Amino acid sequence: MPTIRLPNTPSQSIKKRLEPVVKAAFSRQEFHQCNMRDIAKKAGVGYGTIYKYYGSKEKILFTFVDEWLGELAGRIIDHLQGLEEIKEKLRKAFWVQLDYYERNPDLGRIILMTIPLTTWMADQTFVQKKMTDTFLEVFREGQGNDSLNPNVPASIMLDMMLAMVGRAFTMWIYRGQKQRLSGQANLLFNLIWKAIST
Amino acid sequence: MPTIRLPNTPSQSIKKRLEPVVKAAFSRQEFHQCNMRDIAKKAGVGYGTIYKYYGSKEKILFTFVDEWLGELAGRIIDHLQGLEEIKEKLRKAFWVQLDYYERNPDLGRIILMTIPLTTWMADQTFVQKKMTDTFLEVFREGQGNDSLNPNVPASIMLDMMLAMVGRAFTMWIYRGQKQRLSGQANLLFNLIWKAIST
Amino acid sequence: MPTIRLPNTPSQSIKKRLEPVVKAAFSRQEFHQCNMRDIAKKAGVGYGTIYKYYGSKEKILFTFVDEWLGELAGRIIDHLQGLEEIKEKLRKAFWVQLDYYERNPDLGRIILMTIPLTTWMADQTFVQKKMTDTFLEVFREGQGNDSLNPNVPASIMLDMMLAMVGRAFTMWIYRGQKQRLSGQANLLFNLIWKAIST
Amino acid sequence: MPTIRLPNTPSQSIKKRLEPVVKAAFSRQEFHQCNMRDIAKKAGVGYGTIYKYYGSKEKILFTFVDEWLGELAGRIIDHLQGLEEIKEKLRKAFWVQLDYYERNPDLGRIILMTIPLTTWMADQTFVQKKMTDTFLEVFREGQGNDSLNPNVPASIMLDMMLAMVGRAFTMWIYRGQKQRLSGQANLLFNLIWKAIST
DNA sequence: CATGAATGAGGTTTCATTCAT
DNA sequence: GATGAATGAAACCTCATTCAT
Repeated sequence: MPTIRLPNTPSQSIKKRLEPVVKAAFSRQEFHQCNMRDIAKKAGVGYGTIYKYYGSKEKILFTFVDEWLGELAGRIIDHLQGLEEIKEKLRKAFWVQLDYYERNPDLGRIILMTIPLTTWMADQTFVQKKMTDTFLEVFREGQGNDSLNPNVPASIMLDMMLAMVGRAFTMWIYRGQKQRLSGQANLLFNLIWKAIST
Repeated sequence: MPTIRLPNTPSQSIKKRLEPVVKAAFSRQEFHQCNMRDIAKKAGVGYGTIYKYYGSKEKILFTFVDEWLGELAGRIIDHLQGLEEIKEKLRKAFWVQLDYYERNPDLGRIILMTIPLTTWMADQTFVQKKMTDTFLEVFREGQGNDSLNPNVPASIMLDMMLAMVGRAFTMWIYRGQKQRLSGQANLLFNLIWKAIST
Repeated sequence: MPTIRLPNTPSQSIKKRLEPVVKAAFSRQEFHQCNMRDIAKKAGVGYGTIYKYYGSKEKILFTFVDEWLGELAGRIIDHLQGLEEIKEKLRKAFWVQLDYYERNPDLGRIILMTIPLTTWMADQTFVQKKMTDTFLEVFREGQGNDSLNPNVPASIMLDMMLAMVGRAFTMWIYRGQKQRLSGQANLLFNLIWKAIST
Repeated sequence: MPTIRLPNTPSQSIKKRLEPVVKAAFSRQEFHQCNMRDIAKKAGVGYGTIYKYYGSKEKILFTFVDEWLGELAGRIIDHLQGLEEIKEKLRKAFWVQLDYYERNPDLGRIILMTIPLTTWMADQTFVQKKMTDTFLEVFREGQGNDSLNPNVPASIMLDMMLAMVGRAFTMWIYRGQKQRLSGQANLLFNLIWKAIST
């Protein structure tokens, strides 16, 4: 069964060649210091081809980021299966993120450190509906069964979780990745839990 | 009494003309969409003059960011005067930040949204010793008098505060600045306090 | 049959668009008053393209000068065909130069007046081997058959011819191009001939 | 008796400090590669002062060139004293020039090689009335007493002399100044004499 | 009067993006 | 469809020249 491809959608082959190059490039340098010439050359894809499918430097990055975050969301959903307790669900969700970024520091650098938020927020990929919805659902469930503070908007709980993931990763990088990032998961999560639980 | 000026340091007059233009430019657009010729022209400062004193586009931005953050740190320290309770000190410090960014959203955009962390972390101004030290001192004081959890490193408490400030501002912008940012100060601070207090 | 092009060599199309613009620009103004941005715009050639192929303002000028002088050399050689007498050969060669510059005063201005000798002598195109060799051969032939003074080095005869061409052109321009430059050919050549013949 | 100074005329002190610096600078490099900063700094004269008295980079050079050529003219006139024969007068005048440039190669480089003729010709200092008149007078004297060809305009005789001086100097530099420039005086002058004498 | 900080035009370089093949 | 040569905007850098002190 041949893969169905939307018009103006890159072939699997092109994506496969581009992804590692994009990941390496944007994780190592500033957004505006990564140049398309190197990316095109290293990926073995012509300029025109890239621009045809992605449209701009920004778009190529955001498109891959969207995929990577989709993968992370899937992983979180996967890990939540079979857990009953809200606290354990959230702890797991928090841990999965730290673990994912620890094992994919390139992605972490790109998503949490090199993308200028102003640009990204203007792009539709910023929303990350899948991940957002997953979290909000759990928060609301927790508020429904009285384990989470009903006076705190779920969106703020989400903000706190994501903010802590981002900050934890960033400082882990800044301080030289000496210890395991996921090793901080429990300490940090317990703080968050105290903040948002009843 | 003429102002003393270090060699290769811009005069007050130049700084004064440049500051509002730099602030406006970098808060409205992506870093690489701001162009130096326009900035020079709008500020009424010679092109060569800017490069003589600041050396690069990045440097001019970071130099001002450093000043702005220094001002914020000064403001925090100022507001802590006369407060006795750790909780009130931290609440005030948190509020001052939200209030400052609310009244200077341009600065907030630049500091928290347009400068990619990777670039900024490479710059020495990232450390912000004055602000960092102020906070750490309060945290340690709180741990000393048993009002703050002694098992949580002060650095992590700092991370949590700053992460929440950043996220709160970012989402405030994203959601259209409909309500007052400082209006969220108490709600958010109370969460943080629950997390870190004994 | 596609034209063969060396790597990093401009296409014929680019050269063709650039040549008249370069000729006009450098003949009308001082070297440092010609600006590359205007040249690129007037020629309809991208700014980056020029720098890719020519490397610098000096280089683009010298590259064309070299071609123009090559053309002049070719023309001289062409006109010598079929002439037997040394005197007639030299007279013709002298006349061809005055005639060429008279009909291409722009080239004359550039080659003989705007390029400072110091710069040009440092460039390899200064040698003009083709033209030099052509002349030296005729001089030596003349010395061999006793029509030219054997005690005068051929290089000095060459110097005299070229010096007179340059001076004649320069003063023709200075005095306002009132009469035909080639009209002076016989008068001037007869002087030279008296000087160098036996 | 204090020196009388015209308004907007540099003081002797300023001229004295500038002259050697200007000479060294313009003889070593291209006109547009000599920069005013170095000249001002090395001469110990402020920018403003230079511009007040000379007006532009071109003017400062041409002003000194005019003086130097005036000195050369004076020297020629001086050497002509007591000579009777036209041939000896011209031979001497030719020799004085080669000798002068040989002993002041910096001046030679500037006057004969680095000044772009186009600019210089637009400047009034180009005319060099004193030197021109001296030569023309001798040529006319020679034509009057039948030693010089009356059918050759004196201006053309002048052109030939000056052209040969220029070319001889230029090639002497180009070929590495191996032998004495004035050593060529007789050989070259004899050619010129053959050309213009009856 | 003299000075040098400031100005701004333009050379050079580096890309993101377009377009002819 | 795919390609990379060409484009042009803008950073960076170096002056000649002006002007406030």
